[in-house]
Amino acid sequence: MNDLELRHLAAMAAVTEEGSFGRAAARLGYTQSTVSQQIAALERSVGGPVFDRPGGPRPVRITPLGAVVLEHGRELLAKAVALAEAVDRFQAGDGRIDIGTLQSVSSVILPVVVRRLRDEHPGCDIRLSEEEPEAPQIGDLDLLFYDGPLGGDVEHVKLLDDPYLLVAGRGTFSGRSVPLDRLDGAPLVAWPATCDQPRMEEAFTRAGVNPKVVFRTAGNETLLSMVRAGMGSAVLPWLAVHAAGAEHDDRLRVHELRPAIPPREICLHWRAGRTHSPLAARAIEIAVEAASGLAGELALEHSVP
Amino acid sequence: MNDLELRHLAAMAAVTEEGSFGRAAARLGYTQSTVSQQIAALERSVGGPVFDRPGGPRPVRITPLGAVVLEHGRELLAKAVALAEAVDRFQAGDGRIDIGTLQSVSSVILPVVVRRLRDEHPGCDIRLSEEEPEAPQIGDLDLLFYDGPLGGDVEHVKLLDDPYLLVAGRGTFSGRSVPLDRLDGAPLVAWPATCDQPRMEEAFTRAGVNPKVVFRTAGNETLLSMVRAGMGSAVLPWLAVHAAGAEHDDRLRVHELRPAIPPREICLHWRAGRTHSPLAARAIEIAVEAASGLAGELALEHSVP
DNA sequence: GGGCGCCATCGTGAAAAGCGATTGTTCCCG
DNA sequence: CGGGAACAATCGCTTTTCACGATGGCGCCC
Repeated sequence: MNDLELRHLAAMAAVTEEGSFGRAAARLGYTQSTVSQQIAALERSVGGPVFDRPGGPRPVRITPLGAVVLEHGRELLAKAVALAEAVDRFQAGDGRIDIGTLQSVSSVILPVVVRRLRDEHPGCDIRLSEEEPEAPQIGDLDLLFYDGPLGGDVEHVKLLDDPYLLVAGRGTFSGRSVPLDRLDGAPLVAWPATCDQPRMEEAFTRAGVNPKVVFRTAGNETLLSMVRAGMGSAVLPWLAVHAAGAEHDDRLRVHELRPAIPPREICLHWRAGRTHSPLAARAIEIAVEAASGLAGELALEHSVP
Repeated sequence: MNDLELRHLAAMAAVTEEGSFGRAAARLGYTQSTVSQQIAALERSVGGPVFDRPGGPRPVRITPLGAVVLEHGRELLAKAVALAEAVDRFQAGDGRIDIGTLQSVSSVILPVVVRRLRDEHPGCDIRLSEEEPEAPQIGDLDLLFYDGPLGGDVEHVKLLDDPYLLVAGRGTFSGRSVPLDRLDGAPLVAWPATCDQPRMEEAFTRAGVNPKVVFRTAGNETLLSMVRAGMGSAVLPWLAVHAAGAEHDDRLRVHELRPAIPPREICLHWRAGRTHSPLAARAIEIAVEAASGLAGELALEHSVP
């Protein structure tokens, strides 16, 4: 009794509307005999006739049983087209995407991704969430921006090598680049020891350089204000420097370090083996594009004397 | 893209719940390979994978596309079982039935039908409507009680021959039966000229008997009150006499007419060639039974001296 | 690394879907 | 009143689909 076929219900609806098996068949692209058999199959599965066939040119009429079937059948068909439409919308890029980020990561890339995603898919539902820096997790996120390796079963693309730069008060250091060991014992303001920060500081240690961290905060503006105030210098990734516009601040000077500290790697992560939604796939493309644009900008900026 | 099959959606739901193609197959009574092909067909029709298959013993997981499909798919499946349940209820006799009647017709039979129908099918929805006596029409009614032939494409069963009796004030006539011609010129109170009434009066005329109709009303109680008040006699069908309990009224006397006037025929009508709902079919059965019981009662009543 | 669990694929037989032709009804018009 | 028109049911027939069992490939875990 549950061998109900949407096709049969569609045929039934067409017959009801056309008043004739033949016209319904024409509308559906079937032959009359096919529709006849479809209705017969439907009648078998509901256990009784759904149409009265008066014979001759008079239109067929629905039976009481048919009315019951049709009433529910129409809803079923409506739900079926709703499903099809939802799938189409999804394939066209609408839908929901959950993106995770961390403070100070991708403050430049993520806005570009969001902007372009919203432009391309006005109906899409973008949710951003900021993860705890101590224990960044993919969880149910579709994508997660992060600047280091991530536990769990995760795949990623590297978006950008984000080199560390020295930001100091004007006049603190001279020259475009500063020898690394000039920072030994020097006062530094820095981020808390999350994300890439511990790895970066280990790089200092490995190089035998031990700066004196006199203040830690996650707030970039606070950090730069402290630098301006002479509290110390800061070693920040280019992305953070760039985002804060520190290069164009008269009271600050941005130096390279020599030798350079291994850059942090901005990566975009997702759970391994998961099929992406079109939206997520596009988001990755955009992020990669945007990052490569930034990489070009970065190269240009630091090759010109 | 619209070659969507409920079976495939059911398979998908089962796979989601079981986390495995094989277990889903076991639950549905299919083999694993069948479920695999069903999911493959579904994926073909929605244009993308609905499950990520991690391989090995890890459970399959739904993709974003799959989530969209499943969300709508579950609704579809729910609607499908709702349809099946509605059909079952209908076949069991629930549902709606529209019965038409006319004042003074079936005041005895119809209550029996309603009572027994409600007893047998507590969930059924019985609608009664009283038609205009001048132009009784089947319209959208399932069944129509009427005491004469009906225009349109209609079938019927005769429920009862309802003989006309003379109801007179006690002492007006003597004897069990009264010769018809005693009514020539006699004062009569009568129903309006609707339903069977014109045919009945023609029977008088054909017999050369011309009573004087001094009052017409459709109200049986009013009619009998007038008889009691001496306004005249009444020629009423047995059913009406019986329903009013006139036989047990001391101030009235019920006579037969000799020769008898052709009885009115109480019929139950329905549109020709229409399949009945189980409820309507049962209603007809009950009406026929009830009428045959009444016919027995009638015969008994009038054979005893 | 071998066994185990899992899904995909292949080949096969059975079921059905769909088609064209034909038959059987009913109505309508001449 | 009889022939034609309109319509649905039915009959073979072909093609597609369905479901199955067997096999193969892949990823875990002992």
